[in-house]
Amino acid sequence: MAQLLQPEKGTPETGTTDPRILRSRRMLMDSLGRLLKKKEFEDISVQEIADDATLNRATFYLHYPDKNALLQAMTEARFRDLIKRRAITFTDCHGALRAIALGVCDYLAETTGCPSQLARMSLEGSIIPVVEGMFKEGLALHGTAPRVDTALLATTAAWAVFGAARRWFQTTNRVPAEEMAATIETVVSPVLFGASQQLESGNTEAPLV
Amino acid sequence: MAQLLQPEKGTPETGTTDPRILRSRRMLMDSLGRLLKKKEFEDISVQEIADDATLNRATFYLHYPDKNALLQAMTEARFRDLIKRRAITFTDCHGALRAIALGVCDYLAETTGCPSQLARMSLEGSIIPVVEGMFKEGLALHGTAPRVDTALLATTAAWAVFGAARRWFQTTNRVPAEEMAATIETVVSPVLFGASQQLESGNTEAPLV
DNA sequence: TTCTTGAATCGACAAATGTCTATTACTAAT
DNA sequence: ATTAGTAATAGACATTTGTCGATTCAAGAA
Repeated sequence: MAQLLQPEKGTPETGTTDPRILRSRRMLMDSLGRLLKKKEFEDISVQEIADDATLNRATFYLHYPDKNALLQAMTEARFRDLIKRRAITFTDCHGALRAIALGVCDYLAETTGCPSQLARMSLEGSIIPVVEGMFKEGLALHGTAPRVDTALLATTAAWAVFGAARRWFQTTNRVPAEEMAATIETVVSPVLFGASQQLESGNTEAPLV
Repeated sequence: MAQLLQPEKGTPETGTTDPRILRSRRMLMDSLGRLLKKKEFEDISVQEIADDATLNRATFYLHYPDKNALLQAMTEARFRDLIKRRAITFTDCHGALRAIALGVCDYLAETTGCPSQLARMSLEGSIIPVVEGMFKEGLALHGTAPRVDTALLATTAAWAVFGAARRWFQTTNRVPAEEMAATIETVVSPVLFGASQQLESGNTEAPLV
């Protein structure tokens, strides 16, 4: 048992094997998810979360520095799970970009739609890094001599995709997520794949959001 | 005196004329700015801010729902001020994009460099909308038939620019801001101006970050 | 000037936060 | 089975938070 409980303050280590730690964190995330269906995030206290999780309040602080860190962790875990379920292949880069965009749209629509809060959250901090990592992976496989630093492209594209998806989500009378994903692809793809070949995968109709 | 004090909860109305309100808000922002040079944001209490501003703590809550809202407001005000000082002309669109990118880089470097905090903040929520508004203005002047919704392009580009600038700022051994701004321009410009004419303004050397 | 409106102050309050120090319970290895 | 290490619990603590009602003060209009 040589586990540091909080190796990086505020960013709980996921590489733990101790079942007690996994269990506590899972229960805390689940409880927050449950409570978010009933109340606004701001109206939920750490005590409530701990109670719902049948854990002591001090245990909460053993894992997360505050409420926001838990929300962050929960969001990241859920998003990771969603994109893992739909295994995204990088055989077709444009298709991968569209699939990722769709994933972000779907995630926003499905999880933050509960009572309609957490739109103003620092979701940015949890789902953007995941998207960024996927782009980085994709660009590495692509293996073309990059115009600029690959990591910068990945970051930029990730923020662009998230910003666009977020805007779509906050819109009333949303267009279908698939359509939005296609639009995002056409707008963002030149960032990732130079400004050379776009419109290769058959979406020639002008996408108007 | 018919001023609603908080027309939108959490987003203090800027259209007030009452000198008392302006004065209080200015003093609170100034105090937060001062305190941020000494301590981390998390370690500053509302009481401290109010004391420094020689205002009652209750007065604080009359204007902002919490600390974060004040930080948000302060950030937005400062960034607005910075980009107003360097009047950005939209005669040359690519130049404008580069100038905006430079503005974001400079802002991050100059204001969040104090003791090095507020990097993890929801700055996103205050400076991205400003950038977005500038892009929207520029695209309106440009007046070309857009491939997609102009507002979406503005949002996407704003997030892309901010994300890239933020990454640059968090990097150790930063390249000069001007160089970064040029890189951001080449990466983001196809988002705004279709993927047709880039490299028109003489930056033909390959920018490597 | 006088009067009205509402911003700012003051004191007080319950609730929540974040941090301790034991103490207990359970995991993993010997 | 015993043991060492650490997660979880329990209770307590000083602070901070957000809100309230009552009061004072000042800006703008008559």
